This record gives sequence, structure tokens and C-alpha cells, in this order.
Amino acid sequence: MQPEIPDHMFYSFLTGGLCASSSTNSTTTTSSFYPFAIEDTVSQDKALAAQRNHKEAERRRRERINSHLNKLRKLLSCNSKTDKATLLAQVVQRVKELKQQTLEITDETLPSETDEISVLNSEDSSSYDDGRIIFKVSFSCEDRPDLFKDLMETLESLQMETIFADLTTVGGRSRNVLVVAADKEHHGVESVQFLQNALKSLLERSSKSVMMGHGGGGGGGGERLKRRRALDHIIMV
Amino acid sequence: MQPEIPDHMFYSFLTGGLCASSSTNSTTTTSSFYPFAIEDTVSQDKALAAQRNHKEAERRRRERINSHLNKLRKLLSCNSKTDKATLLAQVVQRVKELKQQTLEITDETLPSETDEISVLNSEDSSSYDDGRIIFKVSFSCEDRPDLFKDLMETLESLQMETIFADLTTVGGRSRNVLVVAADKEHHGVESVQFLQNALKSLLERSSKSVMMGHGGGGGGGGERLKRRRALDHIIMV
DNA sequence: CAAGACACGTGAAGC
DNA sequence: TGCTTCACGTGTCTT
Repeated sequence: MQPEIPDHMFYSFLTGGLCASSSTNSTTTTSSFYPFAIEDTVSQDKALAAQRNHKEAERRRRERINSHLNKLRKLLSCNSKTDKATLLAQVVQRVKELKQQTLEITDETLPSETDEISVLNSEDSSSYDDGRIIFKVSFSCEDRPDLFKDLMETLESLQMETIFADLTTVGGRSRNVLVVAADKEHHGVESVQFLQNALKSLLERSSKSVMMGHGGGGGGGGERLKRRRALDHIIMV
Repeated sequence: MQPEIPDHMFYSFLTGGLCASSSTNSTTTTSSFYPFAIEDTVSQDKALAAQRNHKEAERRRRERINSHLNKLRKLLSCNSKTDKATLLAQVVQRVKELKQQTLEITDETLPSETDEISVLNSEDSSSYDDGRIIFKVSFSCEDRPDLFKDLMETLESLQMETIFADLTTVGGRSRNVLVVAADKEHHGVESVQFLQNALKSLLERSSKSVMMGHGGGGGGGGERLKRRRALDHIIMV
């Protein structure tokens, strides 16, 4: 596998032979000036062995780096003849792209890092359900065991019927999109406020039960995807 | 900025001076053996200039590579003192992770590459809507202008009411998730078949109008995300 | 040959 | 001290 002394005799004769190395001159030639004295041959052997180690270590280092570069070549499915530099440029671009992509998709489909509530009166868009007012409710918050139960109780107490629920829980955060229907006899357009307040207290209850363990929540924002695994997504009708 | 002849006199005396280089021996020393003849000083200058160019080019190459490595260090937000090798190992891992992540998310939320239809009778899960049967319909297909209109007409002809629609169109592909309600007077559980057949003809109509332009569709499967931009996502109630 | 890319062995600097 | 990592200049092979 290894060439083992392929052409380095050229350099070795230089360092170990006539020419003195630029830095080792003050260490080996202290006790004796005779070029081929006994002490020198011993220390020469030691130095030679050291340099051989050094050389091989460096070779291993190069191999390690190049192996990773080859892995990257495969991951980007690019030719094995592509430059190291251009390969790395492509890697940089790819990482940027992937980061951006996951961020885009994430922001549109997964729970947001900050607590958010949105209640929309969707009567204007399409009013096929004449006797009822339809609201679209969506909010992101910290997940907790009784979140769904509390939510259902809240909606029931408001005499609202859940038509559709899209619940996504991942990484301890929960994103909930609901479509609820309210009777026009008991509710008007102003019920948006009721809903919002009810959800607000729901989220406050949530933050009370968790309190600490998740410090600020605002901070860095670059590595928010790291812990995310196996997303739990439920759609109910 | 540049050191400009910092310590290479050691090597230069070697290549241009006493010792003959291992490969250039047959080119420069053909006409004369006198070490300091005129022709030799000229060719020496030329060779020296060439080696200086070579040296600087190599330096630029190193800088290029290292600059990209530093970019990657920033992108992975890892310390500037991390090894080249371990950095690259981390990059490999990160790229793999990001690829996997986008793939996972994509498969759960975005249109699939192949045409698919799924119709579920969701009566078992929760039957709060006593007078009606609720179906969950989801399918992925090639996008086309009148897809939504045709879909609505189809559902109307089946006397089914759309309660919820989640339509995602991106990269020429469309993913549609619908919750439809059917009157129990006109429909039974077997209506799942009606729905499936209707959707099947809908997709066949679709593939007829597009036909070519997207060859197989099966193939590679590694770079399917490349063209995806600005996702068009509509939720209707 | 010139221009570019790569592997190599080496000295220096950090633990 | 030895071990590791880096930048450097070089030889060599490919366009």
C-alpha cells in the first residue's frame, strides 16, 4: 500500500548528511565537532526516527482531510476531478441553500420559537356555512400534557365547534391550527376578541406550568433545528 | 504584504546551484557544463522567475482553499481553532443532517414526486357531525391551471361539501388535502370508491394536458429539491 | 513552455 | 519533551 521510502532519500541526505538543518544546528552539535562521532550517530538516529514519525503523521493527516473531501464530493454528487477549492465553494453554497430551505419550510409549517396567536374571521372568503361564523385559529406555544384537553374545554365553554384541527408538536413546541364554527345566535364578529383572550390565558397557563428550563427563547436563532427529531403531526376532522 | 524572498534561498541554491534537480537535469544543462557560464545565468533567471510564479500561484491556491474553509467555519458557527480535518468531518455530518431534514419535512408537507391518491373515511376517529360522513382526501399530482376548478366541480357533482382545503403548489407539483362532508342520505361508506375514481380521472385528465416535458419522473431522487423556490401554500375554510 | 492542481517533506508553533 | 497542526516551497503530472 505505502510506497515506503519512494524518493525522500534526496531530502534525507540533505538533513542528515552534509548540510546542517536551519534549526537543529545548535542542538546536535554541542558536545563534538567531529561529523561522524559516536554521540552524533546516536542522536542522528533519534532525530531521523523523529522525522520519519513526523513525515508519516503528516501523511496520515493529509489522508484524513482528503477522505473527508471525497465524502463531500459524493454528497454533492460531483465529479471526483473537481478542484479542492471549487468543491469547497460548492459545499459552502450547498450548506447555505440547505439552511435557507429548512428555515423557509420550517417557518411555514412547524411551531415558531416564540409564542404567537392569530385568530381570523374567515367569513369573507367563502360563506357556504350560512348559519355559522367560521374562525381560523392558529397559535404556537410550549407543549404540555394537557394542552389539547384545555384547548377543547376552552372552545366548548365558548360554545364553539371544532371543524378541523391540525396539530403539530415537535421539539417541545406545539403549533395548532384550528377551524372552529360558532352559532350566529350566540356570537358575532366581535367574538374574535373572546377567542383571542381565551387563548392568551391558555398560553399563560402553559408558561406557568413550565416556567424555567427554557431561558430567553429569543437569542441566537441559528441552530434551532438541531434538536428537532421525528415530528409528531396530527390532523383531525 | 508578501514577505518576498523570505527563506527560499535555501531551496533556490539547491535547485539552481550545486545540486541538480531530479527532473530538470536534462533540460538546462545540455549545452554547457561550466556552472557559471552566460547561457546558464540567463536560463537560471528564467527558471527562477518561473519558480517564483509557481510559488505565488501555489500560495494563492492555498489562500483560496483556506478562505472557503473559514467560510464553512462561520456557517457551522464553530471555533476558528478547530482542525481542518474535524471541521470537514463536521461539514460532512451537517450536510447529511440537512439533506435528511429537508427530505423528512418535504415528504410530510410537500407534493410528492409521484402521483398519489388517498381517501380516508374518518368517521371512526370522532363523530361530532352526526348527519354527515366526513372524508379526508389527499393527493399529489402535476399542477395545471384548472386543477382546482375541476376538483371543485368534481366534488360538487358528487354532492360533497368542502369543509377544509389545504393546497400546496410548488415546483410544478400540487399537493391537496381536503376534508369533505357528504350527506348520509345520499352517501354511504362505499362512497370512498366514488371519490377515488373521480380523483383518478381528474389526475388522468391532468397528465393528458401536460403529457411531455417531464420525462420519467422516477429516476435519481437525490436532487429533487434543487428547483424548489417560493412555495405557494393556501389554506381555505 | 506555461498555467494549474496535487502530494510530499519540512520547519515552526501550540499543547 | 513529544505529539499535532499548519504554511510553505517544491517536484510532478495534467490541461
